[in-house]
Amino acid sequence: MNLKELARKLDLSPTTVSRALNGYPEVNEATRERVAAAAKRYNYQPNTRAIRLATGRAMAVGHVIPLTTRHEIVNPVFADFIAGAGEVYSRNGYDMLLSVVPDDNEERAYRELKSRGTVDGVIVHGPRLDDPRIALLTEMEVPFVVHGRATGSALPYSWVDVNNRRAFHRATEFLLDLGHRRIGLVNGLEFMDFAIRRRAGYEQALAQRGIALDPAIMVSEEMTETAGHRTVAAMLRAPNPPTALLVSSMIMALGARRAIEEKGLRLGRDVSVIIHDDELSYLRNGDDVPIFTATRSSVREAGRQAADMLLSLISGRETGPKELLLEAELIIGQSTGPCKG
Amino acid sequence: MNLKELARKLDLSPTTVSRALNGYPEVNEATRERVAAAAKRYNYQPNTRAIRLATGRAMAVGHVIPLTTRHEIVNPVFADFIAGAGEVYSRNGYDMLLSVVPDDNEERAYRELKSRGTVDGVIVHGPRLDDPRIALLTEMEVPFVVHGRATGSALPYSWVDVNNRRAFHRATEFLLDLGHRRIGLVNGLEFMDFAIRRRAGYEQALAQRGIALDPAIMVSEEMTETAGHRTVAAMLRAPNPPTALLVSSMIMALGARRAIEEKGLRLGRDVSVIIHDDELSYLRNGDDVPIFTATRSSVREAGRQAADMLLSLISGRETGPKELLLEAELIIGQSTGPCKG
DNA sequence: AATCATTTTCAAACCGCTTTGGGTGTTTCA
DNA sequence: TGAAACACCCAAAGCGGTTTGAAAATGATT
Repeated sequence: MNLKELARKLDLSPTTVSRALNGYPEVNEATRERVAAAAKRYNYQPNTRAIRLATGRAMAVGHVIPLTTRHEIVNPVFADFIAGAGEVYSRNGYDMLLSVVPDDNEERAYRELKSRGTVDGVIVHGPRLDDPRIALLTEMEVPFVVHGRATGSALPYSWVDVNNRRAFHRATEFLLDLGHRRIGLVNGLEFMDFAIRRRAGYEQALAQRGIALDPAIMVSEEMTETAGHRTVAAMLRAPNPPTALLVSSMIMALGARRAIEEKGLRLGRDVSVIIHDDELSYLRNGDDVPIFTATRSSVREAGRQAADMLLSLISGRETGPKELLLEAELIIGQSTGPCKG
Repeated sequence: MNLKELARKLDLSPTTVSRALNGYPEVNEATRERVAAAAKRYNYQPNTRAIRLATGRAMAVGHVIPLTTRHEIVNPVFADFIAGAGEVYSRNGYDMLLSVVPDDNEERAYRELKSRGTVDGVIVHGPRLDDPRIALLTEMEVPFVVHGRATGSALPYSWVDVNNRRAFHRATEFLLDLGHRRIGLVNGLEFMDFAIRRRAGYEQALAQRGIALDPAIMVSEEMTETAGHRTVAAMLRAPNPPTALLVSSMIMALGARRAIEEKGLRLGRDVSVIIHDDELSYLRNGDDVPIFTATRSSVREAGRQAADMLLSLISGRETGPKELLLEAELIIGQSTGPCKG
């Protein structure tokens, strides 16, 4: 059933039917209802392809997933972010388009998205230090929202991010208040923006209490279980091991915990650990009581917010770069305790 | 730059230009080259929206991600599958459309996809026992490929799956050959098809050696770290604990390992563990040497294969239901050893 | 009742491509 | 040499909607 057929059945012109369904004012309320009823009865669904061509809007937003060619890693956070964003899109009649693109090829991917008109806007994932995509998209005049921020970018742009600096600042203070003085940092690779900010928060908190940094207990690694295990095991083996750790992700923390327990130490008693918890659906921090003390911030919620922001940018209702800084909660779990000694 | 403009520049009709670019025979080779050159020079990109309307093809495939309303879990395997499928799509000029849909609402989502013509085909994720989506899509005449299989479905359909039964059969035999007689199964929830098959393989292998099943060491749970830990801890606490375990996922296995080590036992010596390894990019089974002995099968590769299959179904080149059963490798790691005792 | 404003509806153009059904100039062949 | 076959190209009609500009119907005003 298409518009013309529906119009014929109603003895109306396609024009009127179209207007009736799209809520234009210049149509009699009575006929509007008649049209709506018929549309429902015949289960009329307007053809998206035609709408797109006619209106020039794509009614779709793109997510370009960078595939780091070096590591071939898909960010584990990604699936949940998408789930959040997807809710918003489908509520607003938008489609979500995914392109998985090797990161040596991103510019072309973005340009094509624009010039073929497949999307109205883009979400930028995994911003890196001084990310070139921001300049690119700005120049192309594609509405976009960054999930995270890109330290060092000169241009203004829209973003949704967790306050990583403050989260780790607070977490560090929490450990300091428990009496810990030797606090290790197990961070992600620092070409990722969030890792830089987390370190900044950590360093600032230590500095404020006059504690010197010790590179021996600060690592920056891929965020895998093995890396977490390896680095923490090394720290614990070394002289003057940390009594507490800040760990950048749940997965790394599983490795960290393993290293701790292997050493015959007990989590929360001998070594305190605070993690950052993105609330990934398949990696919950405990079923009801949190296991790890954590700075918690739902990445799914971030997805929702970013999608919302992008849609409002696309609609033109709101203009100019918008920014949203989500605060992480500090959740007290069983992995932290006072420093003994 | 659109087709008409390009045609004008070349002093040709849009017809000829279109044909030249799309490789139709009725155009002089010389002019074809002239057109190609001009297209490149002016960076002409045909408008996707127009192509879609004109051809009636969507040049897009849909992935409907079920969001289990009960658990709100996004399958962790999903991101890597998408990465694999995405490669194939972009190589073939197809877009990948994602809709995240609460699983109480799936039918409507599929119907809309069809009637609005946004996609040419669909990949079905997370098939369940006797999954109703298979009948639905067959009836709607939408080309589709299932990732996995749906035990109990009467209709024929196309699928790509790992030979879960054989993988677990072989893994069980491997443990039996090492002398283990008390082998536990830590499985996913059995509304998921793969869990059913894995159990079947396990049971068959035991039966062939005349070993009776013991429900006390067979669990079926959500595939989380905590569940892995909880269930294995319980097994080890109970009288007559298993000397070996089959664990359905890497994440569960991390929990299982924790339970083992907590108990003061050593992985691979006191308790042998074989896992199923989907080769998730962010959860590698060891960096170079595998940590766990595993039945390994790349879910990213499955994504590539499923996408390939779907595209060939869509093109009509091949017809009828196609099936692809991928065999899992048995990778020997450090988590298995002979049964002592 | 005639005029004007307002509401309601419609025909036709348009979005940018593909595709059908010719046309024109060249070859081929009887 | 004329007819048939072929190679190459084009005008125009879709695809299924939206949107513009104008007409028809209705209502208000004088």
